[in-house]
Amino acid sequence: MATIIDVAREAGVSKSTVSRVLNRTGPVKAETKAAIDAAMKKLEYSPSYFAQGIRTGRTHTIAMLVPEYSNIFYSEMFQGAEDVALKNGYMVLVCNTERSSTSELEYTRALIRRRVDGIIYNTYENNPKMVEFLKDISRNIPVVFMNRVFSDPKDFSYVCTDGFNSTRKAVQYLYQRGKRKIGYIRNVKQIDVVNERYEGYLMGLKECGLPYNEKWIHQEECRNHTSDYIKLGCMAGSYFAGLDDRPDAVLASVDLIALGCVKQLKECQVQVPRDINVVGFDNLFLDEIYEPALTTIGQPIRELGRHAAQIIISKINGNPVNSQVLFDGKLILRGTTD
Amino acid sequence: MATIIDVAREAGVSKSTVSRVLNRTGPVKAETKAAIDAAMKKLEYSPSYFAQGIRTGRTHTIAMLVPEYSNIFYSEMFQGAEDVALKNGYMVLVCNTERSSTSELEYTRALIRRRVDGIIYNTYENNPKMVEFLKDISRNIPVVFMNRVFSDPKDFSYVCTDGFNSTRKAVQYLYQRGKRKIGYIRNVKQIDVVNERYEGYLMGLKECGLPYNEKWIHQEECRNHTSDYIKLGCMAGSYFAGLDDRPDAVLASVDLIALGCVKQLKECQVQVPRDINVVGFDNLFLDEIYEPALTTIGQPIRELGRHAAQIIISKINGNPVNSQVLFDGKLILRGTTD
DNA sequence: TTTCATTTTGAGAACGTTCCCAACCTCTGC
DNA sequence: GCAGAGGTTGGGAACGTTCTCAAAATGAAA
Repeated sequence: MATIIDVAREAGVSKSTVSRVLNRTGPVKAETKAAIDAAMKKLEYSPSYFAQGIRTGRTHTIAMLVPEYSNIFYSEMFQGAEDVALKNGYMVLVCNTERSSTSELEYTRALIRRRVDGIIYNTYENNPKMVEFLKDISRNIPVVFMNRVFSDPKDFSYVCTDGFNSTRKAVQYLYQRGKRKIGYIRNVKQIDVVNERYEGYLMGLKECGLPYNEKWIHQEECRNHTSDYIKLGCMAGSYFAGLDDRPDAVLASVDLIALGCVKQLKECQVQVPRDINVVGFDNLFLDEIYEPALTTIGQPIRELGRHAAQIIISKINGNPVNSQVLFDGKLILRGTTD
Repeated sequence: MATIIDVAREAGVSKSTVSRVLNRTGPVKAETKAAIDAAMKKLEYSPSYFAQGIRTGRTHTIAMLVPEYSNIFYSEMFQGAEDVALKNGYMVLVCNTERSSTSELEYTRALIRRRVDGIIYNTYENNPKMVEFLKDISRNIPVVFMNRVFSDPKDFSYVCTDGFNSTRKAVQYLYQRGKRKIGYIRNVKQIDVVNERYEGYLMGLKECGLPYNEKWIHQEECRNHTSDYIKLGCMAGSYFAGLDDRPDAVLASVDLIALGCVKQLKECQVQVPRDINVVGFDNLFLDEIYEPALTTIGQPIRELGRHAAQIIISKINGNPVNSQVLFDGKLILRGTTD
């Protein structure tokens, strides 16, 4: 593999001059530049990533930690981020943190060792120790969080969908459509962003003057995996199907849960939407191909990814302020509501 | 960030000795090692990826080119590859090639510049020029292909599912179950591995003494995207539903097509499996949650990824022989066949 | 022609490692 | 006590860049 010295020799100049045309730093006579360009082409020269990195400290690589690859939610988000990243000359390295409880820390260390330029966290661990650790990290390298809010926003940059208000509004919509027995299904892991949706549900009930009824709420612990979400939805479906006094509408904290629920309700001969309306949250492409297609509160998933990348690139370029972006969720009406 | 020299100073030794304990190369007295370990810990030392790379030429990074992230097929494959890679101290960089027709080449160049240790190609471009390019690449850096076969196998390493024989057998199964009018749906892009499945279908017909009937075959161009596959399936569903003389069973070259087809058949009041049996190919996790669950020819997706990673790591470690691995597809009976 | 400013170029240090080679210790056996 | 062997350590070159600084070339003005 040709080095900058080979190119310099080929063009009959010094490596400094080659470096100058490479980085457009400092003036170079037109004909010299031409000779160097020719030499680079001839030798198929491409500068060593290492050698550049060791000098500049830049890798032009952004890492993105996600809890699960095969969750289409993250792959869509990733695409948004990558789109912006590539346009700015960065590559995105995805890392799956769900392998073990400590993998978030392990990955972070590995990424720092690789000197990535920035890290996008799509993770939910929120015990005080972890938050302290993250705060520490974000003092040293550019960091953006997704789908996560913090009690002290000024310390962090994040990008998120407003789960509270969009769920609140969805409840109001169902109320307007005549539903009076509105239930909820949720995974009760300590994920702030998902809890906020639940809070929005409660607020929605309150605003509509509807009573809180424990029977219509199905909640359970759930790992952050596609199949586990679906299973949780199925269990909720069975549960609701077996009730004497069923809810007439149910919101789920996540689309996959809603899909599992619909599947199970159908299997138990409970008609959707005739007997129960179901509303999800996320707007995965899956929702559309399901039978019936799922009504959901849509997150601008790709946009979330794009924004995260934008923020992190701006941070890499030296912008010191943390920014917090909150997107509106949009109710998308499909076949599971009437 | 602490360097090896800081550690050496802290421990009162030379950088050579630190390097020795770092890489377990050469003997070091136990107490010296202890002092160095302590110093490394104290200074939170982590060796610079660049500096190591510039000396050793190794990045401990494997790249994987996929045509589409959000296709769960690839994310599952990726997980298999990453699993093996991580265990061997490698990270996997995914790259989406579907952005433009030339992105495969562009990415390859970018990856070479990054000095990745190896590339896993999940791509289908098979014009002679591209094949020549790939052959050239694979002479210079370790390369493995997935879901792709070559006419001259000795030049390449690849990992693939045997689409020909598994489809053949699926046809035989349908025949045994009494089906006599077996159709096929396919995307007709020049993808060898998908064409092989079709060839297997034809061979299956022949072996069962069934006639080839053009009417029962729906084929169309299709981009390599989840939603396009589904759309193609839907169109096929409409087509078959509208036929006077319908097939009694249909195989699809890809699960997503099969799913779209089932969806559309149901919408046209054609019952699955009562009126038409449907068989897919891949075994995505989606198949199971669909209503009815999809019968399919299962690829060992994760295993494919694992094997690809294994092969490439062995190549990185100096193994010069190309290996070709062909997995059997397994017919998985679910709700769309009776 | 000389002087001075400006443009263009090159020499060489630095980045943080690895690795070769030589030097230094510490034994053992005589 | 000494030679020699073997274990242990350090010095310094090398990897391929970037970047500072100074030198050389050019050109304009006096």
